[in-house]
This record gives sequence, C-alpha cells and structure tokens, in this order.
Amino acid sequence: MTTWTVGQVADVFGVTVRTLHHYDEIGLLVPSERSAAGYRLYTDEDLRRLQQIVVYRRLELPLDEIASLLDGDEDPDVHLRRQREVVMQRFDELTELVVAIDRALEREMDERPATTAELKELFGDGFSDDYQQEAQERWGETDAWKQSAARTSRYTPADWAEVKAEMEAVNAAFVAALESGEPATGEAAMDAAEAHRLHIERRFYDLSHDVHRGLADMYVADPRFTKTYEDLAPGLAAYVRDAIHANADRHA
Amino acid sequence: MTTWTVGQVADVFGVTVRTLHHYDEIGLLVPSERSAAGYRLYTDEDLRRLQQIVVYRRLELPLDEIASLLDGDEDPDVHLRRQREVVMQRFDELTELVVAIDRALEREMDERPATTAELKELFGDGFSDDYQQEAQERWGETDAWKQSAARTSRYTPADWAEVKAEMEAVNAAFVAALESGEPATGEAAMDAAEAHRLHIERRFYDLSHDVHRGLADMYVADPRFTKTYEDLAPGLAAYVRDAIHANADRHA
DNA sequence: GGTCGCGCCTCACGCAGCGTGAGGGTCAAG
DNA sequence: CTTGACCCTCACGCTGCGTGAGGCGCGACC
Repeated sequence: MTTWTVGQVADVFGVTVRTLHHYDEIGLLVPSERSAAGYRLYTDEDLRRLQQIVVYRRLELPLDEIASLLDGDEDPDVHLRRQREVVMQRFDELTELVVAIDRALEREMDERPATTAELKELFGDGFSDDYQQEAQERWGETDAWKQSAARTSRYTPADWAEVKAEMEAVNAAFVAALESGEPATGEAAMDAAEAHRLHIERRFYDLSHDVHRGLADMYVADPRFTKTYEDLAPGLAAYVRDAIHANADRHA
Repeated sequence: MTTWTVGQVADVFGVTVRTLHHYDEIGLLVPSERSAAGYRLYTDEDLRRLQQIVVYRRLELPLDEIASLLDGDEDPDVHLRRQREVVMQRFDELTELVVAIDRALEREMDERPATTAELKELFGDGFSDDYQQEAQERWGETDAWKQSAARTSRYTPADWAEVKAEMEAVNAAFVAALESGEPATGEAAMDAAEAHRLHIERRFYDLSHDVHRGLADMYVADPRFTKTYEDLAPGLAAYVRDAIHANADRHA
C-alpha cells in the first residue's frame, strides 16, 4: 500500500477530511490518484506537498499564496523572510495587547481611555473632532502622528488632565516672559520653549529642534493655533514662535 | 452639536463606516438617535460604548462576546483574564513560528521535516500510519503525546535516522544482555533499561520510572510491540519488561 | 450472501466580520 | 439651483473551512 485515503492522511497530518476536500476543490492539493470508486488516493509526493502546506499554514499564509509559493517559480526564501516580518509585527501587536489588557485589568475600566467628548470637556472647543479629523488628514501618514496616536489612545481622562496642566504651565511661562517685557530671545522665553518641546516629546511624539521650528511657524500661520495663543495674550503667538526659534538656535 | 454622524465617528475612532453599520445591524452599537432623514446620530454615551468596543476588538474578542460583556452582568475581569491567557498562548505559538521559520530559512527546505513515507522507509512497516493513528487515538489527549508530537513534527529525516540508531543501540544492549545469560535484574539489563528511558525522554516526552513501568507492561501486552522485540530475539519482550521494572526498583 | 458499521463520495448551506459596489436621498456651499 | 461630499438601504463576495444530508464502497462477521 503506497497510497493513502483522506482519513489516513487527515489523521497523520492533523487536519480534517473536509480540509483535504477543500484543498482538492481549490486545486491546492489534488490527489494524484483516484480509486475505481472515486476515493481520493494520496501518493508520497502528495504527502510531501501537504507537509509543505501544513507548515506554511502554521505561518498563517493564505492558501492562494501557499499555492503560488509551491507552484510558482518564486524564491521561497523571499516569502519566508516576508512572513517572518509579518509574524514579528504580530508579535509587537500582541505585546501591546498584553500591556493594554494589564492596564485594563489594573484600572478595571474605571480609568479608561478618554472619549472625544471628554477631551472636549477638558480642552474646550479647541479640541474639536473636526480639528482632529483635519490633523489626521494632514499628518496621518507621518510617523509623528502615528506615534502620537498610539500613545494618546491609551491616555485616561486623568492622563489628559495632567497633559492639560503641563500645557497650561508652559503657556503661563510664555505669558510671564512676554509680560515681563523680556524679548523672545531671552533666557526665560527660550526655557519656556524648551519646556514646550519636552512636553510634546514626553506626551506625544519625538520632536527635534528643527521640527520644533516648523511647528512654531505653524502656530503663526494657522489661525486656529494663533487664536489659542492670542486669546491668552496679544502677540503671544509670534512671541512663542520667536522663542522657539531662539531656543533652537541655542541648541544648534 | 452634541451628536456625531457615522463619518465623523469613523474617522475619530479609526473604524470604517461599514463597520458602524455592521455594529448597528447586529445590535452591538445602535446609535441612540436618528435624524429626520434617517442619518445615524451617535451621542456621547454611544461613543463611550464604541470606545469600549474598539478596545475589546483590539483584544480580538468576537463581537458577540463583546456584546455580552458590555450588556451582561458578567464580570469584565474574568473575560479580561481569560483573554490575557489566550493572547499569551498566541504569543507562544508565534514564538514557535518564528523558530520554525528560522529553521526553514536555515535549511531552505532541504532538510525538511520527514514525511510518513520517509519514516516508513526508515523504520519499516512497524511504523505504519495505522499504528500512528491508533496511537493518537489512545494517547492523543495526553500531555506526553502532545509533547512528543510537538517535538517530532520538527524532526528532519536526518534526526529520525539518529533516533533510529539510538533505538537500535538500546535494543542491541538488551539483546546482548539476554544472550549473555544475565538475568533481567542484572546490571547490564538495567542499564539498558535506563538508556531506553533516557532515549525516549530525550527524543519524545518526559518519562518517569513509574510511567516507564506502564510502557514496559504494554510491550508484553500489545502484540505489535511484542512482535518487534520477539523478532529481535525470542523472549526479549518479557526480558525488556522485567529489566525496566528492575531498573525502576533500583531508582525508587 | 446478507447486513452491519465505518469510511468514502458529492452537494450545499452556514459562519464571522466586514469590503465593496449599486442605486438613490440629503445637506451646506457657491 | 446645481454641485459634491455625505448619508441611506439592500445585497452579494470573501476566507477557510464546519456541518449535516443523502448515498455508495468495502471488509467483517454471521
């Protein structure tokens, strides 16, 4: 007996008969022989192919990719390496997941991530969803945005409250420097600028001094940012921009 | 504006509109309001629920479980802990996967895991798939079987050849002891028994001396095992059994 | 040679969790 | 009053099989 029936093959390889039927249907593994009665008969070669299929399935490759891998002229090496990357990525995701679950367990949903509504309560209408939407459109593809989104998605209302307090402290420092009559290139203003940069870096995303410059320019160029600062003190937007540039110069 | 439309909600929460429709269809998240034109309008409370859903989805919980979790009286803690275990298990699987991929890359499918056909070539008909089948039925649920299956599934033909050589060496030791006229309780026989146990432990599964006794009894009770030994030398099956028991006594 | 029981066959529908049109209203802006 | 971006409701498609239903094939035992 040098051929095997579905049941035998299924048992040995730990798959179901239906799975073998399916592989036959889609042409992934068509048994080389059939008995007079129409029984599928698998040869050694078929088994070798199935062996490969089973291995690739454990790698969670879709069946059509397995097919092209086994039939095609493509280098299995390439596929394997790609698959390795995919698995490693899943790995990272799972790591995050475990962390998320642990956090969820710790706080038992009491201090859960904040909703947009709560963010609005905290930050006022400056934090509108329309704005978030636009921000995503403008920055959605950048690493900074992704990093920021990844972090803030896990912030609780309490975290956000802290963030807000930090932001207000930085702004207050700017206002104080401005109202003391110190120029934007002065120590206090530059220190506030550096504090601003560190705040963002700590809470949202990596921020080099150069990128910080770009942000500063936007504070003046984009009326919504400008308004936030101008509401605090007239001329603050430009003052902040200049302070940030001066601070960047200082750290150049 | 204290309610949101599908598109707004979708953007902010990073899901698609279709997903929201789906959640509505299956009753997982039915928006509290509808506009005159039939637009779905999501309230703050709806968003809070969606927030929970999104979190649980990241945990890969099926939607119906999420529903019972959010609606039911069940303790979310229990679900979370269970989910954590599931994720950790996936973790282990992925670890194995990466190892498997690396091995596959190393040997580039050349020294791939052996097929049943190859095993038969190596071990003769004693290693029939029928037998494997039965073994799985008898032992399939035991840890030992699983452990063995997990290990052997990655054995290459070369590995199996080594296994076979080891087995033959052990058997030869038994035969030599038997033919030298030494009793089964003698040193040489007991040493062979211990070598037998260590061989299985190294290649297949953990094997205590007590479990080893059970195996020994089966060698006499099950005609196929008996045959394997009797073919080597008459009376060997019983001799092996006795030697194993003696060895187990020695290590008690 | 009947018939038991297991294994094989071919349909064919079902499942999750949406994706992806089709075909048609709605709403703010110009 | 039109345009264009949204919204609506069907409704079929996709993966990778699970799960019967209804019906032959085959070795064993009577």
